[in-house]
Amino acid sequence: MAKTAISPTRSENYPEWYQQVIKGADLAENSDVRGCMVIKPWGYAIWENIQRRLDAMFKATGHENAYFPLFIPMSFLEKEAQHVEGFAKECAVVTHHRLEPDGQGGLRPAPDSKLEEPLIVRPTSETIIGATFARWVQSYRDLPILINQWANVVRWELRTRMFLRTTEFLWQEGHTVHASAEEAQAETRQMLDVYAAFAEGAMAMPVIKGEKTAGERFPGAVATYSIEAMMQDRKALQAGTSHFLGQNFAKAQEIKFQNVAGELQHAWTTSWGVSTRLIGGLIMSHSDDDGLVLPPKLAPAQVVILPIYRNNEEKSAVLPYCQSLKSELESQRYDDEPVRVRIDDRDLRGGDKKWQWVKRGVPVLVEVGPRDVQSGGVFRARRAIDAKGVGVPRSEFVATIANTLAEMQQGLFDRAAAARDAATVEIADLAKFEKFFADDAPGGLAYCHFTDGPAMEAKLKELKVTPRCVPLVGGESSGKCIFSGEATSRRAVFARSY
RNA sequence: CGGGCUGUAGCUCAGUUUGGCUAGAGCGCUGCGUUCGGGACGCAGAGGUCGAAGGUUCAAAUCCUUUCAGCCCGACCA
Repeated sequence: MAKTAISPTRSENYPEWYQQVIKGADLAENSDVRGCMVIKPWGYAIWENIQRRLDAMFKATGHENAYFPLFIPMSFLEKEAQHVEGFAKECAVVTHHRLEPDGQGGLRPAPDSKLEEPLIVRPTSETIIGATFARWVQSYRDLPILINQWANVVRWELRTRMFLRTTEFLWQEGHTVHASAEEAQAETRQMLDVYAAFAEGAMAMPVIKGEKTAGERFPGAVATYSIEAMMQDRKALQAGTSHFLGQNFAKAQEIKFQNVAGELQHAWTTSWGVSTRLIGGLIMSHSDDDGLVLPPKLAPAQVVILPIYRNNEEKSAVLPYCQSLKSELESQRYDDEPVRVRIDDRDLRGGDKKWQWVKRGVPVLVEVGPRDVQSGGVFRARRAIDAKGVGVPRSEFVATIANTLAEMQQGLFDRAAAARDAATVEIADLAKFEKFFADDAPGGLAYCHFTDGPAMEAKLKELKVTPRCVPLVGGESSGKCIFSGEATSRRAVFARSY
């Protein structure tokens, strides 16, 4: 059996494999603070690429960036009843503003520095941004307001997993205000489309766009939409959400404007977000038993060149060859940008170095030794395609690099889509549903007719399955609820999920 | 918040039951050397108030008490 770079393998122990991929790729590590991680340079570079592309998409759809406070007065959260219920249980609370010696060599919050009103660390910013918007909006001429913020948020989760659910995480949250329900709904759907386009185009991660059922809705929202992806263990991952908030928050926070007729009315708001969880999705969509596999569009380095030499004489021949190769590659463009190239000239053993880059998921690895310099070639390996590599003429390699990256990007998407389709079924009766989600079954995505209700909830809880969404395409169709037998016109995707 | 478990080198852990030499191993790290289109090897070396406090004892990583921290299962989870 071939040696794998990651142990255990996916089939041996999937959750542990996931942890080891992160470790092997040097993406992140656990910190001294429970539930919070340190995102290391390679992991953060991926996040920066995600940010850069999404930010451009937000700007292209008319949004502007702004920044709101980390702290939110506790009373703000109380204003929207469902919102309170959804978030109160996982909030970090700031109660003091000064420390003093505790008399035993340590520190304690100074009793006389207690805050009049506690501040919570934002779990999401609807309330404080809404309060701000209330001051910004007076007339229909002030609308729409289209704002995004890149920020960190804190949700005091009991159970955390790197990137997928951490106590503190990085995200963007868009918040918009509109003069009509139709416009706000259109905004909600537009941003869902942006997320789907990003997930499929940049991450090579196929997603299903759909609406959340009542039980899965964002607290305080009228409608929540999400993109749902399927991971290699056949569990679903909610990768992004977009909420139509109706007038719920506008009423709670007095966001009012005068319309054309001169009447005072409440505005319509939306919010939408994606987080560092996307990186978890990226890992579990493409990576293999040799570690991370990155789609070229998000890879911090698309090509890594490994010079091979044994002495100064060889070094003086090989290094300039590598440097000029790097320049030539950088003059090539892929995805509207120069190809991203690194030379790894660290003083490490060659094999060790190569495997580090394999585990980090770099799409194309190039080894250049004296023989290549002599022959005018390079030795090229493509991640997850031909790991061992093959010798190719340098000029051909350079001329085709953009095409190679494009093919790899598409190949990852196709592979993930095929895996998802192979794990997707249509189920019309409960017995088959139970069998599909039995503990010893592989599981997957099941499309079923349903009606929201106690019959469904009880069965789903027992099977640890949730309705992921009612797909925008194929969600409307008449049939019988597999849980209650009632006639229904709605169909959802069911799965176990992260 | 219930049930179980663990704290010993940077990391993973052995040693604790039955107290007793200078507290160990593997990996990693540093140096030298051999290898090398490759995840290799040899030699030498650095690195520990054994989670913390108190107690029992001639003697404590080991026994007792207290305490702190973390992990797993459950509950919970926009």
